[in-house]
Amino acid sequence: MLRIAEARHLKVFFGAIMQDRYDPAAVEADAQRHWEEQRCFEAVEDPSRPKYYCLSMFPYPSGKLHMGHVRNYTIGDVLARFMRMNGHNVLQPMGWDAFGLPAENAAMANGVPPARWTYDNIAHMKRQLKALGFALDWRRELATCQPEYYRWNQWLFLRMLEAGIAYQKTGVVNWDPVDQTVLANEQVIDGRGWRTGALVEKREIPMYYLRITDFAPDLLGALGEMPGWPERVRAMQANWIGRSEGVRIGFPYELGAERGVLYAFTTRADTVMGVTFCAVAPEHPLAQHAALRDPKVAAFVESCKHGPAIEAEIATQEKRGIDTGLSVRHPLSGEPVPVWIGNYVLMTYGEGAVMGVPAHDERDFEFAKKYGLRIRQVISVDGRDYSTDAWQPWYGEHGRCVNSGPYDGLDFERAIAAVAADLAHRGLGERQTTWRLRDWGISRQRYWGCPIPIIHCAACGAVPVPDEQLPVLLPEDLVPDGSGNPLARDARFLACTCPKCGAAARRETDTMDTFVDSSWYFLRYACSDNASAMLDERVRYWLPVDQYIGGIEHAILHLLYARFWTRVIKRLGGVEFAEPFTNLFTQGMVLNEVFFRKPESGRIQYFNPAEVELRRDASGARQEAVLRADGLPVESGGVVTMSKSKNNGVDPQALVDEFGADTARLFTMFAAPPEQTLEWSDEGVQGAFRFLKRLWKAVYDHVSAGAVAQPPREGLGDAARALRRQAHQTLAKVTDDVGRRRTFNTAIAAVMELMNAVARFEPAAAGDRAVVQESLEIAVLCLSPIVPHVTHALWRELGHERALIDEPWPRADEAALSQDTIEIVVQVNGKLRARVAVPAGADQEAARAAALADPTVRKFVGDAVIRKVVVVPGKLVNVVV
RNA sequence: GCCCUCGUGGCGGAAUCGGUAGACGCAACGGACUUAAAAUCCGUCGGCCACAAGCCGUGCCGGUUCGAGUCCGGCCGAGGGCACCA
Repeated sequence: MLRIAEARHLKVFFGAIMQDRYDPAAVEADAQRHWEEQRCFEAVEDPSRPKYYCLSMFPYPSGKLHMGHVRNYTIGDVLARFMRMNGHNVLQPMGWDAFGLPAENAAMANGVPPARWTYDNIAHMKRQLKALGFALDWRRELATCQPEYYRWNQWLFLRMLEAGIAYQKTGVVNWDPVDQTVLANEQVIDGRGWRTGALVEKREIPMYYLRITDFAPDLLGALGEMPGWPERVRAMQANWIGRSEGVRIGFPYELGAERGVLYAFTTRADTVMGVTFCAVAPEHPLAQHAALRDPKVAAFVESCKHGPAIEAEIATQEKRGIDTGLSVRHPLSGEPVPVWIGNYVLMTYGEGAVMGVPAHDERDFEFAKKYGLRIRQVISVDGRDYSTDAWQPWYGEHGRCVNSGPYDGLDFERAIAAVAADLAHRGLGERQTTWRLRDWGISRQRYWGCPIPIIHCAACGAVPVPDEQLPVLLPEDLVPDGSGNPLARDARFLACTCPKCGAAARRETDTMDTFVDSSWYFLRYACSDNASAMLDERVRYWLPVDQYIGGIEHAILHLLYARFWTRVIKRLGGVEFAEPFTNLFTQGMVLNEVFFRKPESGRIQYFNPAEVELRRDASGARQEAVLRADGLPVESGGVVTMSKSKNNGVDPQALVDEFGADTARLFTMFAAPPEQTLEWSDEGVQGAFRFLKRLWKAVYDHVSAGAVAQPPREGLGDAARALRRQAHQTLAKVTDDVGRRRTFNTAIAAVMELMNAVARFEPAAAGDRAVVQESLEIAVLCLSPIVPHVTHALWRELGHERALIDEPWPRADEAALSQDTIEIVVQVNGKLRARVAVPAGADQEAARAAALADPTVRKFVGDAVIRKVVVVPGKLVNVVV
């Protein structure tokens, strides 16, 4: 302990006396320099220590960090630092989801190649991440637009082709006829191209698909064994995969000399005797066949191509149909059944055809009423009366079969079993499980993405690029102009020779969906420096990811694709596990209030909340909001997600510049539990900053009074013992809140309470200052994962030579937690009436006696007979009269 | 339409396994310091009541329990996901 005193003396000697003012800029630069010089966050494989792979979803390099990033990465950083202090070998990497459409849009706007824009953004955002002090291993940084990364997309794609997991078929895209280009769904606005305003067409082109549907049963089944994932996310994925059990039913037909069977999937095979028509999708072969015979049918099929592109609009568009004039035979009754084309029938689900049972399906009912088709009741429920006048909800319920010949009287389950058996006997159907999930089309007619490694040869067709020719390099100097994919006009890129026959050939210009890039990057962090293999043995050490943190908006696509790719790699022998993320944490979004004015004519004008002043009444309630510039009122549009369009964003950089990274980190962790939405509050930021200033001052005041040599000893006074107890209670609570509950807000609140107690405590006796020293050390250690810079500085000031980053997480001292007497509350008939002090070890009888002796309790009990006394040891007594 | 969350002071939120409702912070109000402002410090802060005592109070109605913000049933409201899925 003398060493501490000496060290302090030396510091004084060299003039490095503690600043009385908290200066975040200096403190943060110093701490970051230390971590950098000591290479604190470079993770090295070490089988002797438990590993902890802590991963936050990597950002798209859009230009600068937004508040959502700050929140996401702070949560990850708190966990990484906490686990590190708890003895884990922590890996926390970072990279860039660097391909994608925004780069092409920026390129068009500025005339700069997407590569240049992307790399500039990465450089800027990397500086911002460093300024926030995240404990990242930057040696493992990767960007998905680098050939060193995307070559393995191409390599694995070729393996998938070999394994039959990747395949080619025609797919429907949104086609802009003016720009001669394919549009992403979000580029189609009200059925028109976003740039040209031209009516968008649906066009069929050859595309590559990944057979994710092969993995659907496993992707769904495994959800039941993922306790580390939020229930909500698992429910959303299950919903998306959409398993549906039913029966495939065949309707035989003859078209001239050709005999065929029209198959339809149904979950209501019990209603099969109520079929009065069949409806097929406009793209169905039978519809195509009918269109050749009848120009009116052809016109109808053509009109369906111009339907809306957005799924929500498809769902609400009017049901339309046309009779093909063809008919099929009912597989069980043999009756003829007319075939219609319906714009509500999806080619991509089931068989692209439905059996029409108007009596018991609401859509079929509506369709039949519109086109005058027969409605035949075949299900009865509780003997209720059926009428074809209007649809009633019970028509769709399960019941017993009627008017169904051999099936009459059967309930839902039995009827389906009987129908399936009869169909199987005739070779016209069987039980079938259908999935909502479709195969993943990965072809994008875009420039800024990973080239699909295929060569088109006039003689040999589509030929895979040989492994030794990988990567297929994407030229980085092209500037798209909106009229199609610039790769398709780039002779250097296009020209190649066929690997099979050696003839001149043409390179595939489609690129991969950017979701491919993000489906395996978490594996690559383990070995991002390996130039000769996609993965190596280090993956075995680090993976799977112990904790994944990201936004709920990725609950379905990204997380499902990542689970799928991991399974593919497992099947191909690359990894041994199927689930990439053991624990998933979905953080809430960052919200802010929206302020606007709506002129009588013209567009709504949005004002940033920083330009708006809130006026309050004497009780503190909001009166009105006015614009600072002119003092006139503005309207509030409520509290919503921060966005550019609503002008309600807060720039993290401005926050860091004014208050420092620690204040930004503290506020985002304190304002709300991390899973819930976080409402922005400038006053709240001030409050966080104020707390750090108070923390600094508390340490300053303590240190200025001289060094404390000895640890807290026996013989402390009541007040000192109480403070010491609270310090250790706080430590225990923070350990649980951060380590188990992940409620950083309550952990911070507990430390605030401790600091309030320290401020109230007046050291008097000899050992008192040692208790203050210990309390401050506990506060600093507890806060260090959240505000690592200021605590780094304060730890030094408290006399420690070893840097805070290397300190182990402390354990609460059981002796400090013990107390002689405890307070228990006393209820009479469940209502709080008194508090009494009892010895800590008091038994139930003693607690009961103490409660009944209390004068207030006696007053409330009065002359009544005590019927029962409930005693909760150490907590509460309830007297029931 | 189906599925999933969530409703607690003026505000963000706390109450972890059914046991003290409102921790912590913000705002507001009163005071100290200051020529003044900022910063800082002290105090008040769910409602009724002059105070105390007491009563009421966690969206609404009911239930279970000695005891319900917490569990169960029904309703109302907000948010999110899926959505012509046969």
